[in-house]
Amino acid sequence: MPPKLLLVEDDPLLASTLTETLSIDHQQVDCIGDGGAAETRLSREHGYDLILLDLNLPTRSGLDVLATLRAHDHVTPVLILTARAAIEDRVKGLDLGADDYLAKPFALDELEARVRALLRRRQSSQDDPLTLGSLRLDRQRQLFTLDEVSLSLPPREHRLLACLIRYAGEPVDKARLLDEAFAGESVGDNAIEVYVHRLRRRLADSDVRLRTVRGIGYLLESA
Amino acid sequence: MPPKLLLVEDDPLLASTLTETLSIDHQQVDCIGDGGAAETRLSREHGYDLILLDLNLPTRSGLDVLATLRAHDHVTPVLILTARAAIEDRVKGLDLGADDYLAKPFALDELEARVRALLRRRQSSQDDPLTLGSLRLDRQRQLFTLDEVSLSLPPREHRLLACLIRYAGEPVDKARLLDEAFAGESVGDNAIEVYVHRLRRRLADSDVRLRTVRGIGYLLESA
DNA sequence: ACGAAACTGTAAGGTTGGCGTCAGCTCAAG
DNA sequence: CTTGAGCTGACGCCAACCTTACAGTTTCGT
Repeated sequence: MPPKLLLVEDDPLLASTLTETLSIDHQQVDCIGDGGAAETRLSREHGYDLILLDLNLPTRSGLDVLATLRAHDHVTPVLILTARAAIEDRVKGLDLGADDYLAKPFALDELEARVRALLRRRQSSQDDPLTLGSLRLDRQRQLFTLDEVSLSLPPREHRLLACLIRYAGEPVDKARLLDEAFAGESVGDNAIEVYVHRLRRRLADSDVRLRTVRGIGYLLESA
Repeated sequence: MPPKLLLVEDDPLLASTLTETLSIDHQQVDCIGDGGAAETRLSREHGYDLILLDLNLPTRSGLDVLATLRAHDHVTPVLILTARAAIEDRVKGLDLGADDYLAKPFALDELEARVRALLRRRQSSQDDPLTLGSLRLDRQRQLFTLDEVSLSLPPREHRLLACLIRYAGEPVDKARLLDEAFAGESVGDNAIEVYVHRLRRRLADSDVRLRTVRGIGYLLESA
């Protein structure tokens, strides 16, 4: 499971440079150039492992975004990027719950180092199993258990379910599933429906439901 | 009580890097660069929760240190660090009672992950014989017993089963088996399947099953 | 030293199960 | 009612796995 980053940066040139650089180490980097849009995205999408946040943004400042994020109990690590050398911004940022701070201009090497450092912390939280109702994923062993009994799945179904439980409770659209669970592998659109069908049968008499959200995708929830 | 680590490593640069890295997560890291000194320290000081052991050391090799340790009934988990070339040393190390190994050069992230994993098992009994159902491995004597009667196995089958019972209940992938049980020795992919087959016959009417996890490997479980 | 027995690994053919497409169906939205 | 998205059972392909046979090698007793 590759780490997923969200880059919030309005300068297109810098954004593309960073995206390119970070993509070398990390599978997926989404980019948004607008504070309001970032808030919207983050309210719907809880799967990011790290947020790179510019402070000087259109519509909503980075500090606003961060404040909203923490107010909603998001714990995703945040690395602040800003041109303002102003020291009070840094203090404000850290007070608001940012995890690190980098002043522009910065060396790409240093950014990478800090990103790695923040992502490394992710692993400790990754030691804990993910659970939803009586379904449970031990991420070390890559092993599902349902009602305390081990549930062995074929590789594809396993990946799909792992992806769904990661975003437990929120809808995940098909394109994203294709992207994250089966990156690159030629998986037809219909194939996912078949996996879902097979998974539903396995989860039939448990307290976990795999609901379909028409026009969007699927969502895993507990009864 | 914070975990306490002993690092036995003679390269000063690597030693300081590791000490620094590990100190972030763990309160105390002691470091010793000499095999004989490490033995002395360990004979007096039984409080370590984990030992990181380089194999290539002055005065006494890491394997000697480990052997002495186990001969004195020390049960402290040991993580071996060794150059990738010395493959047969890893097997020796694991046979002598090491708990994991890591080949140099390694990523710091990976080291941290393994250290965490080993510390997590801290309380679970490490010295007692490993048992699963009516199958039991006496690690001192390297002897299996099944339903109280001793089960003598050919060397290869023994190593395979030992590796499987060590990860009892979780799937172990073929690559890992090849690596840990038969490191280096030219063992074709199909050979494992043959061993498994032979082991299954021996375990046929017991409460231990050797299940295959398609696309992954094998898993030992009790009925 | 010699032969027998046990161990080891490869080859070959049979079996299984995951995978993905299809065709026909259901069902919700407009 | 129409339409298109999603559901579902069936089918064939293929890779992974099982099983047996056999030949080369080591171990061990005599």
